[in-house]
Amino acid sequence: MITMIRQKYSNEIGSADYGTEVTVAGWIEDVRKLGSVAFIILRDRAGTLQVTALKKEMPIEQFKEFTSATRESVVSVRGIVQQSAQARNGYEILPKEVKVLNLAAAPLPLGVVDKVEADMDTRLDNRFIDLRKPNVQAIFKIRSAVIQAGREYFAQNKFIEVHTPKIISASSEGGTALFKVKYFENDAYLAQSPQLYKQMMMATGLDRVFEIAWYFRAEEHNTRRHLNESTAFDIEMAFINDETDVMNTLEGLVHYIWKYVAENCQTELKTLGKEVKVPTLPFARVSYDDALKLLAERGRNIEWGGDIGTEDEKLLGDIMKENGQDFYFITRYPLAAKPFYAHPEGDKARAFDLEYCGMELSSGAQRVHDPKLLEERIAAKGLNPKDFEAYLKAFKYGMPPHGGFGLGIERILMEMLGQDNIRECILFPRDRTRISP
RNA sequence: GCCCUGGUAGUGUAGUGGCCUAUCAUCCGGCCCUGUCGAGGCCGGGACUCGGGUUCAAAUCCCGACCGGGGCGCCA
Repeated sequence: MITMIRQKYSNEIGSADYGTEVTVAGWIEDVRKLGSVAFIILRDRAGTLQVTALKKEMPIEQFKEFTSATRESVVSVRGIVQQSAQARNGYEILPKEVKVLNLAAAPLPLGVVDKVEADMDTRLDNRFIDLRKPNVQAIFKIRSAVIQAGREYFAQNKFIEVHTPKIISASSEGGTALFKVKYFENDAYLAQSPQLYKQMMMATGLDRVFEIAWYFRAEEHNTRRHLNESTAFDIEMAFINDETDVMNTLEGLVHYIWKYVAENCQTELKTLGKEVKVPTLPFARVSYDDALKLLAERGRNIEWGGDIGTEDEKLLGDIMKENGQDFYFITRYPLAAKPFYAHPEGDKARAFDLEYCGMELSSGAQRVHDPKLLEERIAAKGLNPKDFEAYLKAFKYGMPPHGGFGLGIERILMEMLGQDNIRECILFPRDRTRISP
């Protein structure tokens, strides 16, 4: 029985295979017919290869079926690998048997190798075809590597991977708008973050946890850097002195990820035409107060306590870049600007954001671990401590000092790979108007 | 939530009152071709988002709907 299942990807065939028989499979990217010879470009996830079909060397019916198959049809080819100076890979396949496994309809709603660009909307409507493009695939191969790197880093640093509920009962932390869902006879919400749960984990003795978390946020933003469904490395760690322990963990993670991608994703980076510069540690630390001073020097005066808006955030990014700092922390924000769980330090919070060239990648803090203070902070934010009973309970029977952060995965990819739209970095983006596919 | 902006073949575009029987490319179909690789040659195909209105005349101007793109706020 001769297999028609792929034995090798296009990049796994080399000089050792010359003269031998191999079965390859994939999508027909292009057919170049020259009468009694035809060159079929077959694409698999590793790249492309050329099948050279000679009319006189094949049953005529098979030759016809093969060379008239529509672009993007799925075929498998059993044939002899032959060295060829003319073929791009240095070899070509001379088919002995060809199976058209699935004929693609024509015309395609989106060309894979067409010489015209397609709008993002068209691409997303046909994402499964869009993802056949090597440069689009490269982003998701790198995404996989980023997550792999994160898991390795967390394992090395004694973090335990957890999964917290995504259906929650009530407004968790305030701030962002939540998606409401029906939960039998009650209303429930999709979690905006694992915040309260990962903190509760600190009372379990598991000490250090991380989650590859989903964030669901019902904000009606319409920008190139926001999604209504996004992912993040979300961590919490106990027995810390203050937020600098968390920052050290975060910059270590970022460094590890950048290094991992630089070392393991050369092929994909080349496909994208991008280079990843591994940052040096430690990252710069700029206090909120100093950030305001830096901005004031450039004529941007922000009242103390005020937000650093998008424009100013970018300007600060430029200033830091001039000093050779792509990555930097903004630390010690005004307390009022941070959520109730951020640990106070006078009128400031032991909280930080990690920025990359003016784009927020992460925010974190030391958390309040004293139940009395926590109740005060909840009340001070205009929230009702009664709504947080299950959460507060976890603080009353032995809660160590702790802190953590959330680091957006799409934001990482967007910045690392210089993508101008965050939708490039998630398979099926959810935004203000898109919920399908 | 506020603001700006767009909708022309499968895809991407040109066209901003009459010269539009709508441009170009790509794409699709047919035929020719034994070394293509942005293949080439010949022939053919396909579109003005929808509904009102203004006008002698609307792809073009106005109103509405629907569907997009983006900025701000907020954040990851």
